[in-house]
Amino acid sequence: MNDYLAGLNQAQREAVEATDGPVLVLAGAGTGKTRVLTTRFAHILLSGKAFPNQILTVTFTNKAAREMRERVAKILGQPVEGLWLGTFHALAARMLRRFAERVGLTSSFSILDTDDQMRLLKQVMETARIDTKRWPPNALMAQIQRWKDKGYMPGQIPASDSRDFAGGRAEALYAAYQDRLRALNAVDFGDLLLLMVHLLKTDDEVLQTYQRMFRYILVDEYQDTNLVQYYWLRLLAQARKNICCVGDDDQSIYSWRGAEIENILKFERDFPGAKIVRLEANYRSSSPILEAASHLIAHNEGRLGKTLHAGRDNAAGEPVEVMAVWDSEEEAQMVGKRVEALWRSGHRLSEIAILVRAGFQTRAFEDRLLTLGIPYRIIGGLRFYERAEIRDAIAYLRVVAQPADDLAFERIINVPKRGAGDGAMRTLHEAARAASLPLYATAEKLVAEGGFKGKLREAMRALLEGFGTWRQLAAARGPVAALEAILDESGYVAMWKADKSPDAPGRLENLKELVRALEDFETFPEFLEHVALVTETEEKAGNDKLSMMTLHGAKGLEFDTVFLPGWEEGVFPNQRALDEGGNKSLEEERRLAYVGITRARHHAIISHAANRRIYATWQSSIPSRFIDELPEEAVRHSGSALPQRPALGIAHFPVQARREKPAYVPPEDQLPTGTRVFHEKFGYGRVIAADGDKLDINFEQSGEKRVLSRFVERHDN
DNA sequence: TGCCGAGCCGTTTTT
DNA sequence: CGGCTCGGCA
Repeated sequence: MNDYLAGLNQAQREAVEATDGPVLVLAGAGTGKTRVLTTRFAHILLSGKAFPNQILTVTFTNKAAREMRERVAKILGQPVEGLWLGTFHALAARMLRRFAERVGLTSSFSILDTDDQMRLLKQVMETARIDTKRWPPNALMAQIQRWKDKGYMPGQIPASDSRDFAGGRAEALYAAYQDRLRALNAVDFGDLLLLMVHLLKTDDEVLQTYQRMFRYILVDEYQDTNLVQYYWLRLLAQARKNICCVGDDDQSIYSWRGAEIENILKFERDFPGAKIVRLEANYRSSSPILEAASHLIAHNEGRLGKTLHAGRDNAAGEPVEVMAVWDSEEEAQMVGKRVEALWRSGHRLSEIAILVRAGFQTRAFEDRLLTLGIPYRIIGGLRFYERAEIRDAIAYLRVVAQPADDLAFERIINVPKRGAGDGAMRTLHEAARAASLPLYATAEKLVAEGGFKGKLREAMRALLEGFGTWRQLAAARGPVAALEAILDESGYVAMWKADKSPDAPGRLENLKELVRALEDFETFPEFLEHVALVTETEEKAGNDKLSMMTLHGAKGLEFDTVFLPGWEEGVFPNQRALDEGGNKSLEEERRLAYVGITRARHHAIISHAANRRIYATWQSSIPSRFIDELPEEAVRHSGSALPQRPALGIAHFPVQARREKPAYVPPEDQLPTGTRVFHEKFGYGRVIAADGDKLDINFEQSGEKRVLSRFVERHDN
């Protein structure tokens, strides 16, 4: 009757229609998880069980939230207003703003970024006279975050929890850090959930408000929830128990940042009578890929157990390829070659991905793709709002919006250089403490009273005057005009214009982009909330590029062809994971391998090198144990470093396996001008002139170079 | 104060 | 190898 239910399979339909009571949907990779979630949302609305604002829908990333919003709108045929659909953090922030006074904040509290958090903690430690050489602040930060992930406020840390940091002072430092946050009317990411859980637990009115409001709760990626998120959900769901969590224990890869795979494993115990629905029909990948992934993941012990099978009719396909190469250089060459061949045969680059275990692995591929002239994009790395120039500009805005924002003021007081170094900052801090004033007000006072000398005083006077003007401008002509004036009059843009480093133009470009981004917002607070909670910017779609990213970054994505390089012991599974976390970590690495393979629709090409350069040194390596865990019948072996005789009983090819140099073709006596050639290092180019065995070549990627003719291959096409 | 060079260290990352 | 921090020096 309702066509939105039409295309669902039996299990999906079950998951959608079981609206009441607790439901756990175990959704294997590519089994239509998002579809179930969005259809379920629509189903609850269309069957009249709740209004849009009575459904709480939680995701981990803004991207997932955006996608769900769009898909729900599509099913309903119109966008819906007033949804409680967003990330854990965005939703918790929204709740916390409403009840902020009850935890000693005002509703306009700011959300600190990681930079600010670190600086604040460092200050706290310095005040407590902790030797920050011996006790690194980032270690304490990590500890505090772990505590927050578990829902511990200062004073609630169980004795069993390690706290030998700084001679047992970790908890006291945590408390001091929280005090500083409160004094600044600020929270960090962890607080959004921690404080909300605290409120829900201790304030019955708050609890009642939200329990009454949310008739239905939907949770995405449940295997990634940490304890505090779990408490938050449980408190909200307690009254009605209409909670539906969707997740895949086999794709739990974030334990190192607090995710508790236990949450999904014990769902039935937490919510007695829970209905469990397994989605096992995979609509993404070919059978060999599914077989390989299933066989691999079956080596894990702690799992609920599901078996993927092909849901498509035409799921036959190529076996998963395992390519053995001599070294990491050859690996990059081979992958480059394969990509090039695919590209030439009409395969879109945006349907190809190279997925690595760790960031450093991308470099070799980048070099190679650059040489070959293959466009690529690296996903991950610094996001827009994390770039220094963007943070600086935003810090100016924060000071405009809230002069008492010490962290923001401190960030930009000497950017561009105004002569405020360590000495001046110490003076400022001391004066601020003595007068119990924010830094900004203290600076005003010092300027007026002659506390700053000479050039510094002049610069400070100009800066503070500037802020006065910008504040008026913001009120009169809006944030965009204010930002433009700030960037210009503060000397910030001039600073980058004077900078002759190669990335300066890009930074100026980013600043322009920031002005454009600001245009979408009507008020400063709105924009600052966006900046704090949405760290990505909308991807400019369009050009056809290959994607390179870490396996973690690839979760939730899919491609026709996926390259999985570096499957060697020590790299993948990662040595540190092995050393530190034992079998638990090994299983998580295996899940990561599972995630990697299941990204591929048609082709998965795993590779491993016998020798790898890690930083400065060459190391010989053996193939990853995960390769042995693939089912032979779904795999095809290839590569230059294949074992000479697989039947010798040696599990892995010997390290001495020789690299077959690509057949050396002596060039014709003389290459005519205009001949297209290929050079290992410089890529493609055309001969401009020849002089004996020396050729002048105009390379497509690296410009004109003189090279020896024996290093180029003729490449007519 | 601010620049430069020596030395160190080196998973995975969202909000 | 390369990016970042810290300490010494101008």
